[in-house]
Amino acid sequence: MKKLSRKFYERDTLTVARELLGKVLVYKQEDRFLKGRIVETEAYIGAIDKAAHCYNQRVTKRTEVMFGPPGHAYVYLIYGMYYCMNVVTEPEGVGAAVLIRALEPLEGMELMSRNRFGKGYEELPQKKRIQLSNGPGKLCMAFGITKANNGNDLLSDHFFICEDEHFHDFGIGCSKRINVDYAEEAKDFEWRFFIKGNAYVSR
DNA sequence: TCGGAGATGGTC
DNA sequence: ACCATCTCCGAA
Repeated sequence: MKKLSRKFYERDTLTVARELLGKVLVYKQEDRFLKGRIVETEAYIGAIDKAAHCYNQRVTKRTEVMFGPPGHAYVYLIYGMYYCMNVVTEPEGVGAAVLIRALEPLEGMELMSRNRFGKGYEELPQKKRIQLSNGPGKLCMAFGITKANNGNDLLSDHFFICEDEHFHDFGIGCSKRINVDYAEEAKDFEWRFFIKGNAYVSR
């Protein structure tokens, strides 16, 4: 399980969004590992994308991380209640990121279950197990990712994304992004990517 | 199984 | 006023 390099994130955002599929998000807290396979992503590219928080070179307190060096986490509060986690892409100075929309839980499901539902994984019916991390707000809740993680370097030793060299034989689907109807022409960009047939893809 | 409404607070 | 979401509840 090799950690993704800075160069991986520094590339074109659509390429990174596609290539993040199948990779594994790792978050070590205390002595426990939380791991989940990335099965759904969305690209946000400030230069041409009215759905992006950083559209039109809008550098604010919130969006400055998107313009920073690649391979860092951009975490923001949505609807006053939930967090969404992005990975910053492209060279420093370019505003862009990839939203992590869904994970397939691989390790640490007991803690994820506690974080999400306040009870043990063994107690969860199959339906709830699927719902641990099959959405951008859900996966942050499961992993305990909050605004405190905004700006975190994903090349650190406790929060990173790595390859899974034995997992490569899968199909990739794409579609319009979710809940960006306000974004005029950008709402029709097919910048959502997912692993075909994976049970943990949202909706 | 589906759709609508409410929760809730930072941003601009 | 808006929002890159989720859960609950009632109707079918």
